[in-house]
Amino acid sequence: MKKKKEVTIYDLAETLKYSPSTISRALNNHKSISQKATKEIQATARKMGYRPNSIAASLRNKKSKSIGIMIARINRPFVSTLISGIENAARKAGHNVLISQSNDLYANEVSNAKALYDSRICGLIVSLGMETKSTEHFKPFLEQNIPIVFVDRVPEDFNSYRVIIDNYSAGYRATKHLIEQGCERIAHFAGAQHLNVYNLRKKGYVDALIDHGLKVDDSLIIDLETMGFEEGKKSTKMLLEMDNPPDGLFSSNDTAAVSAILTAKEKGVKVPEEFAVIGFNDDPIASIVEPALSTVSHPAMKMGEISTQRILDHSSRNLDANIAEITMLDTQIIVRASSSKKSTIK
Amino acid sequence: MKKKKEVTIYDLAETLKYSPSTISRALNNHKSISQKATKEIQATARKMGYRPNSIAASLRNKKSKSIGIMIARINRPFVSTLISGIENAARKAGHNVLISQSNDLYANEVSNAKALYDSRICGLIVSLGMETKSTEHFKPFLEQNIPIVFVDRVPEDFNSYRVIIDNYSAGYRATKHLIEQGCERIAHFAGAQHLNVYNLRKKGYVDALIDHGLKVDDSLIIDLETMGFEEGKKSTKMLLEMDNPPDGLFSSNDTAAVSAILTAKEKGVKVPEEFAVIGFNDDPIASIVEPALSTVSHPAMKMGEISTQRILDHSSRNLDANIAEITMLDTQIIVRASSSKKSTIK
DNA sequence: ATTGTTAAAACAATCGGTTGCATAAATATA
DNA sequence: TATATTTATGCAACCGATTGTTTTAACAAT
Repeated sequence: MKKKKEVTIYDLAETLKYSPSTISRALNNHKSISQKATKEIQATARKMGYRPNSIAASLRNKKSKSIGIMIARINRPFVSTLISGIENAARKAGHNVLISQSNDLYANEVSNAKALYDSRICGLIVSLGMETKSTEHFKPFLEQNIPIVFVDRVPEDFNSYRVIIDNYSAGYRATKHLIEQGCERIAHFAGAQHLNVYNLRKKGYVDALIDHGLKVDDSLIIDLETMGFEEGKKSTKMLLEMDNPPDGLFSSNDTAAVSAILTAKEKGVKVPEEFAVIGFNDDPIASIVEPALSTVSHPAMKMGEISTQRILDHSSRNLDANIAEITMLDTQIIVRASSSKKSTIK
Repeated sequence: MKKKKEVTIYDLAETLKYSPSTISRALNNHKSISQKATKEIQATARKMGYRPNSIAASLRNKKSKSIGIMIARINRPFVSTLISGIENAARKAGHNVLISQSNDLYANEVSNAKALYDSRICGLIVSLGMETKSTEHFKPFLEQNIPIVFVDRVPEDFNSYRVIIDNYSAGYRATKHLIEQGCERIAHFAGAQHLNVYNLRKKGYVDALIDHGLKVDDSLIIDLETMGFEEGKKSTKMLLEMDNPPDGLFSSNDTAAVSAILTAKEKGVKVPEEFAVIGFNDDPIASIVEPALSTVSHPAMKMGEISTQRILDHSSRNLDANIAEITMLDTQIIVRASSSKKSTIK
């Protein structure tokens, strides 16, 4: 239980007969300290096992080198890859990453925001939860000029960095792809419509239908609450049991799309011949299901890296957190068997 | 760019004509402060938008309320679920979670350990990377009595908390299951053998064979480096092209197991009739592949929660970090179609 | 009125770095 | 030699909370 005494710059100062300020500067390679002293001090620091106390530095600097993350759930392929990208970029720049998940509960999002604020993070990366409609809890960050980067699920009305994909275009292209494969009655699994990602995908879907002379049938558009497996299954059954069932489906995520494929197969409906499916996200399950799921791929890792970069740039260039800067990244339609009615790809 | 002035306990002290110490104690509900003062101070703190600076508190207390995580890669189903469990438990206890990933590089693991140490985390949760053979870099934590919890991939020779599953038993039971299904020549995809998880699973596999009177054939045991998809594919081809091919496979992870199923099907080998497969982890792909993959499930979320609990208990009960305490959790054999030669489950 | 007891609040040191300014020493310039 | 300039280092305040040790005030007991 007895701890080894930690070595501080004061210990180094005493040992080396320098003042603490000189020690501090030498350790930070400050130019006003002589080569000789710097070398000597750093060598002794290493020898004595000195380790900087970044808490002390943070207090003095009124800013930590920690980037906060707020997401709904960590264990989702997209999210964990996003975090991975953030972590890689942050670590490379000598920053730490603090994570928090809301489990899709608004109350948690609010309290997590407070906890991260109290930790005096130097920047915040957020992907909104299902329940979030207000953004009040993010204001305190801006008041301290702490940059916020919204990723993927971003709010409509909040002036800050955004790193997103073009959901409208992706929805449009995914739907167009089905049309090009010969689908004429395309259903859509839409997510919660107050979330812009789902909202825009649906818009893209609708416009693609219209542009190609297809009718928009509201009974084919289903706003799934959670976009989960069971929900997808139930809705697929419902769709396929219609008098005039759809011959295609654009699902706003892969989980529901996969459940649709499996459900269709169970019911003896041929995918893609009778029911072509395209999903969204390119989760690992997409390439495993049979027929393999066509989908829209997100550059998740890159989105994480860019988000981190925004925060680092913000700090180093001393920018104003109230200025929005939007980065929109490309998505890719990945064509696999589940939608390939014409060509026999894969 | 101008920031709003932050409210500190000194501001509260001045406003309310109390000393900073009284403010501090009142905010922490210290009993030696009168009800009246406590109520008044807390109300004013709220009104003035006071937010505690946990960095300052950490400095003074010589300990932060942050739990550090070191893992190889975040975006793996098991790992992200583990982290999710850690985060939930930590947050509930008012702690933050700092993550770091090594990307399976030893050098990163070492530097991440330093970064977390410098952040004066109050505890560390580690799952070792592929390359890690030395544990020198963890010593500084113990010297400061900072508890380390090794999870899943644990070192052999390090005296600290461990939260693990019984890999030997799991390997044994998985293999036994295949034997009970009628397999007589069972192959094994083993991972890097210096990692105890893979090592023990293999031992369980070998012992199950022996106990059931089956021959252990070294040519059927393949130590895959990364346990990845391509690697699994290649090895499966090799196995199935043998003169005397195996009729079963126990893979130490699901990725390789799924690749084996797909490869077998490609080659026209019937799963499970001619080639029964069981994996490990119960990743989402396991239930999607066809036939669905039998596997061994890990209580990942729970492992995260327990690991966190160890750290919290350690701090609150002021224990000695040098004393090992092992928690071994149950695994479950999940029987699905890929191994069901006899019964027709699912 | 004196002393003892308790409750409530203040004092002041502390945690470990950082940094503007002052100072000292060394070198250059007149 | 005196003064200006440059280089290197030290001084001391500061960041914002926490806490052991007084101090003060209020009340009770003698």
